[in-house]
Amino acid sequence: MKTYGEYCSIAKSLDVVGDRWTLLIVRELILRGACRYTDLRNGLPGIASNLLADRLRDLEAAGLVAKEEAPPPIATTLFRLTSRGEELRPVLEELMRWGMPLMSEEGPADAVRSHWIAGALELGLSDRHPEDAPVSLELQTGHEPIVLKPHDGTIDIELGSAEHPDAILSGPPKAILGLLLGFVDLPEAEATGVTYQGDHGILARVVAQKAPSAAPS
Amino acid sequence: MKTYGEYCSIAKSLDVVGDRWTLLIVRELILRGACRYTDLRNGLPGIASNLLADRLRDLEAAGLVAKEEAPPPIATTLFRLTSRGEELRPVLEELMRWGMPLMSEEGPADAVRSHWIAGALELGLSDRHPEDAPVSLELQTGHEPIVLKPHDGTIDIELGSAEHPDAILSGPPKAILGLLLGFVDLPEAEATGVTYQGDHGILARVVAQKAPSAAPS
DNA sequence: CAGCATCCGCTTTGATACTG
DNA sequence: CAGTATCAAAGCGGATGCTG
Repeated sequence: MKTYGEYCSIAKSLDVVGDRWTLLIVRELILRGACRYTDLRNGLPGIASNLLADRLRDLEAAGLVAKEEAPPPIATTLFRLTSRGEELRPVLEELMRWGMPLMSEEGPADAVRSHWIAGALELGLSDRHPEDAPVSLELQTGHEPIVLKPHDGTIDIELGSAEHPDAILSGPPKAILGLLLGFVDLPEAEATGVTYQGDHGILARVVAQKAPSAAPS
Repeated sequence: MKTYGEYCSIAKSLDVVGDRWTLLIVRELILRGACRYTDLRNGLPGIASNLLADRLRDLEAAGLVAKEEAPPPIATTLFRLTSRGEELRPVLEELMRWGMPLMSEEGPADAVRSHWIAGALELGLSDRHPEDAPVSLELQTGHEPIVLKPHDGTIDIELGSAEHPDAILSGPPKAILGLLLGFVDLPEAEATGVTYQGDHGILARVVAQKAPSAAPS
């Protein structure tokens, strides 16, 4: 990117991360940790291979990403955020918060990845009954399941299947998100394709309070 | 901008504000309030006229900016942020914070505007002697003076000259910022072109404590 | 003068194919 | 797996011209 040539902190930030795709690459590395080239490619549907290579070079030169030759058993190169790269997390969190209302528009051809959904939930959910015993709730949406484990006031969110989930919620991503973020109730969500099996108390434990300006419909 | 086509809050945000210049236009409107086309152009040195018009149209269509026909005495159109646009403030603040360390690199040809400097100071300074009487400190740097008025624990920051400043600090932007943000002391700053007239207590009252990861040199 | 629209050369991006 | 090579299309930067 051509520099803006302004003595302004915001402009200088954008000189580094303002290129198309750049912040999304950082998002992938923040949400998923160290990634292989192929993993990044999969998490950035539509990116041209040469652009990904270019951006990774730029990010490395700027000191936000480091290449790492993985040890013998794996034998592949990993891309990992440096601490300077990690410091972009608050920026991405605010962008994510700002964009929440836009999640009510699921473009018909939008790609879906479960770790994006998990990231949104991490920002919006908390364990509303800290004193209850830990349970696990499996979400079946996106390209792989997500497990929510509310305990002691926080919710651990992991990708993958739970072995014995206490409840299962499945359906299209937009409906799931609308339900969990508290903008539609269960009957409404069921009308848009959601099914729920399990104790209703578990669902009530994780569903967010209706908050201002974060409204998937 | 072509949409990323991802069902992700960050990607959807960038679909709206990820274009070149877009966030800098929002920055201008946040730092300066409602602006005329010409004011924006002046605050965005280097932008092509057609691009500014394009971006303003896009921002209006996205509901972040509203055009407003100013009343009779002025007779010009003003561009103003909507509330949805204002909500980008936290995003810009985090970007600004992240970019602070980059302010130590003042490119030789970087454009300077005093309201950018003022924005950075607003994020980094506080009144360290709340019980002292209000005073005013004039900064002579950038394209117009800035007045700092510490009082009751906060610092009001305004553009323009003070009528009777209690102290005057002048010099190149980078040196001024380095001094005020606490990364060099007065003797060092003086070696890089800063001059200070006034009670040293006034300066000590506003200078920030050395903080991690925000270091103009 | 304020607020654009048009034109043109250049750079960046996107899509696909190919390679160590 | 981790890229490079190629090329068409889109976007950008700069200059200029138009309209109230």
